[in-house]
Amino acid sequence: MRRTILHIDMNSYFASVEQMCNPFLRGKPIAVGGAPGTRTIVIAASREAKRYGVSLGMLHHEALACCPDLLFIEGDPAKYTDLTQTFIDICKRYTDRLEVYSVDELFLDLTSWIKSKEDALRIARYLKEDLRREVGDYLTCSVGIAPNRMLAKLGSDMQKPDGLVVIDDQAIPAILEWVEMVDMPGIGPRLKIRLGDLGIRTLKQLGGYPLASLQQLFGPVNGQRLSDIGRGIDHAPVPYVDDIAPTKSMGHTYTLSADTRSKDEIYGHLLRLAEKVGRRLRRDSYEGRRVWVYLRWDDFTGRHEAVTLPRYIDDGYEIYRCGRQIMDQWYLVKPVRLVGIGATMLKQSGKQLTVLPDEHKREGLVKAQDVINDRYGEQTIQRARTLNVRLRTKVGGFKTPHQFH
DNA sequence: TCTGGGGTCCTAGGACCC
DNA sequence: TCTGGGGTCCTAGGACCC
Repeated sequence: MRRTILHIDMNSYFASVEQMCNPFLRGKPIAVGGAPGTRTIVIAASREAKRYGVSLGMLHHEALACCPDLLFIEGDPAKYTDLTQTFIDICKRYTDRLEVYSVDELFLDLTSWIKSKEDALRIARYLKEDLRREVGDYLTCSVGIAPNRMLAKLGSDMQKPDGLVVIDDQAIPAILEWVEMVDMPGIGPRLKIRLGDLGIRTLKQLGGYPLASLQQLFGPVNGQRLSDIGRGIDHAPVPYVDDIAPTKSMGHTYTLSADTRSKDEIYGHLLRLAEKVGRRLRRDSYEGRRVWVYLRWDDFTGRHEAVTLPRYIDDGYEIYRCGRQIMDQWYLVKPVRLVGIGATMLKQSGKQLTVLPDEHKREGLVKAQDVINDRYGEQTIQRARTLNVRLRTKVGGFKTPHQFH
């Protein structure tokens, strides 16, 4: 069955939102990044900044070298996720098969509603018009329409900003011939190098390569996946909107403002991060049975270790104790630049208050902490995938677009 | 004043059981 | 007593995504 998949990609999302909320920033080159004083990189650049060559992943000083007038804005995840929810709500009017792929990307399956390419274009234009009207014309999106997710995503990438690209059956052969590996989602820098060594540079060459060889080189699953990519094949469905995959792991990492050899300092961060993990576990009603810790040295190598517990936990201090037990064995061979801790082997807890008085007391304390920290606590970038379950963050001082008109 | 932070999936090897 | 095979689970590490 021929499908009609839409991919929606918000253009320069974080930067555009900042410009939309603050008219002073409009028309100016801005970069969104982490808090001042932290070692941070550019995580979003406005189109004005991109024109100067500012790009994602750049260091502060690199970005400034490209564009001396660049304005740095500290990111406000709550603001972005809140707005994303608006997009999701609008898109839900068009289909119940919708996946929130990230905070600024959505996949929609419109197969049931569409008979022709013209239908698809018409619906895409309605959708874009809805977004424009209800969110504001400062934010634009690029839309790709294709028979599968991979090609739809490719399509949305082909025209920016404010694009609308249909990749139909006639267009596919040309796409496979021209598109370079580097542009394909699923083929990262490492794979690109390995494929290049095999003389494979375009999708068409990849698709023409013997499947058996690809599987031998990259494993059965990855080999098949690569071969499919090369032929423009992608059978992955767009799930139903309410069909949310459960979270499999939760963790936090922190890059120190300066490298350290002090275990005390590391443990301080470890405790803070572990409490953060615990709060998120409880907030989303999860418990974990495995705790991992990670240190990254100054040379960017690192050490990782995990421990499996006899029971499930969701308490930050317990998580910290497990992590610390591991790290107590470690010798700090080099200065440390990053500390991380997290929980895996998660299950949904569906937790009830326990009867034992001591436990009860502990749980009450934990709950109070959650409330306080959710209100005043740190900015946790939520997985966009969980957005349609709940959006807890409230946006202070966020102006809706029509207030500017 | 080199390189953030949040995840997922696949692979390969070893342990263990039948 | 020796030998083999299959299946499953666990774990570390690598690659990728936004």
